[in-house]
Amino acid sequence: MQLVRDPDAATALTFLREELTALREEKGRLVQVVADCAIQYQGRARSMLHRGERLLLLKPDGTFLVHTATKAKPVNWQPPGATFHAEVEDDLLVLTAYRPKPEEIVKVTFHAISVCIAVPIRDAEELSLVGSEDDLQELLFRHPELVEPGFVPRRRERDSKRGFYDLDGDDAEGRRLVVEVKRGTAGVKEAQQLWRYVEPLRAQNPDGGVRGVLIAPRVAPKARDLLRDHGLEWKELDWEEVLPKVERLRRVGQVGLGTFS
Amino acid sequence: MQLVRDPDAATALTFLREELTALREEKGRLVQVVADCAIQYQGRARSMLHRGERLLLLKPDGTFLVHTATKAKPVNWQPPGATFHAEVEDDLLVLTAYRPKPEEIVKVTFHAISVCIAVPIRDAEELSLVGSEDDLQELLFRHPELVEPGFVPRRRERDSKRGFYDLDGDDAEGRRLVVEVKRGTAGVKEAQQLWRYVEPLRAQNPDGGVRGVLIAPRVAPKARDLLRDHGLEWKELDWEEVLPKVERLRRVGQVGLGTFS
DNA sequence: CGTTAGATGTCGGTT
DNA sequence: AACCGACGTCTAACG
Repeated sequence: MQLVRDPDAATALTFLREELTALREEKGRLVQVVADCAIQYQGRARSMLHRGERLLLLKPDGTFLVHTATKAKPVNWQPPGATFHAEVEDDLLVLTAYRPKPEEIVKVTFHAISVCIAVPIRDAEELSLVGSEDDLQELLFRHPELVEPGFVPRRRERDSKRGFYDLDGDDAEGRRLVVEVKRGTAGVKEAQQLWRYVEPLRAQNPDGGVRGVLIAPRVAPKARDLLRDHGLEWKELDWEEVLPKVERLRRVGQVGLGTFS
Repeated sequence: MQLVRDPDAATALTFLREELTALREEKGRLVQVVADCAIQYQGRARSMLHRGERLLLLKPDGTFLVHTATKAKPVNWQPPGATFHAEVEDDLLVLTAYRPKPEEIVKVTFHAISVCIAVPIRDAEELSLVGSEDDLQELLFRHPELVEPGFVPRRRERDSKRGFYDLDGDDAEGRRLVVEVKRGTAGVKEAQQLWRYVEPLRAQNPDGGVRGVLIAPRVAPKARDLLRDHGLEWKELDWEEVLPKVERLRRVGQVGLGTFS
């Protein structure tokens, strides 16, 4: 672990140059800088942040993050793929993170640096997550009675002219039934999404009585209005109740995820 | 600045307890922990992350972030509003970040801690950004000829039955014209959004010939199909060319944002 | 507080 | 590379 406290511009430059080289060579490594700095961004938009103290994170994959004392999202950033460059301009240390496509640049001008830290962080593990929409889709595919009795699913995630729909099959009376699944509250947007899939099917097959069902733990009032207007249906389903079934389907890294204290 | 290297569980517990108290009292403060740890999450979904080294960030507003050596997004997190709690369980230090609504918990079990750091970061500045959709909307409101010659905008961001639309006015021939503005490529979703606004207006006013135009730097092929099908229009507009005008409208913190090296 | 829509969204999958 | 949709999205604005 490398650590420098209150370095001047020259010292910090040396530190950064060394660590940036190390970053490029070693994957599991992380550079943290706490500093009083000003930040400019130019790319898809443009921004300016006047002097203040922030935490900067530089990752070996070219990720750059600037965090303040509040909020979950960084105030400035660069996604993976950026290249870092450090130099001294007018006695001030300047760090740039450049991303070629789309062409974007974040430029940090340092006024005072509290601390620079570089640490190796080795991590071979991948996050395993249960409860995504894909899990719910699979659950409904395997337990179609949760959609409605007699539902026979045919396909999952098929490309249609206007996008993808989650589930596609036939109801008890042989009518085509398109299902849109949402893990959270479904709003107008989601209702519209279902309509987008059903509309062309009905146009194609005017006598077929194509049905569309939106399944979510909650469907917002305006979404219901839209569904009604277009002859679509919805069903509220509490995933909490069905999640245990999902977990039985796909064990999370062989480790149960029961309630923990 | 507080710093502890390679603390044992008891030392780290003391450090964390002290710093968590300080966090609650002092707004501009940040705690960083680099550690080998396992992480469980339970809430809207559930996740499990096996032992590995990560960087943890604890912010005074109750934000919690867990970063690995790659990616811009934290592998686990808690948005502002969480409360932290540290204790020792079975000789292992455990940190929890609890969020009441929705009820979610992130639980970190430490196996080895490389370093704990707590720093004050004072930052009174706010980010000023140019190039948001709102900026573009304002630009078109003030320069309606960019939409089309003869366009007279009436309102911005009005609530309609089915949501908000960006601009609303009359074209050269007195027909109602609804404009949807996008800062990036417009896809099917955005085309559908425009249709959502125009559809009820046309139903309300069948003879009015209500027009809808989607304005974006680029409109995807499928989006064009949908627009054509519904008698809607689009116009591709390069914001790069018009951004200078936006900046003239709203100076970014009184500081020009010209191209910088 | 719920609802809505934007975001420099980021990210992963598929054509 | 472009396109598309999910995300534990987060976040601000508004009723």
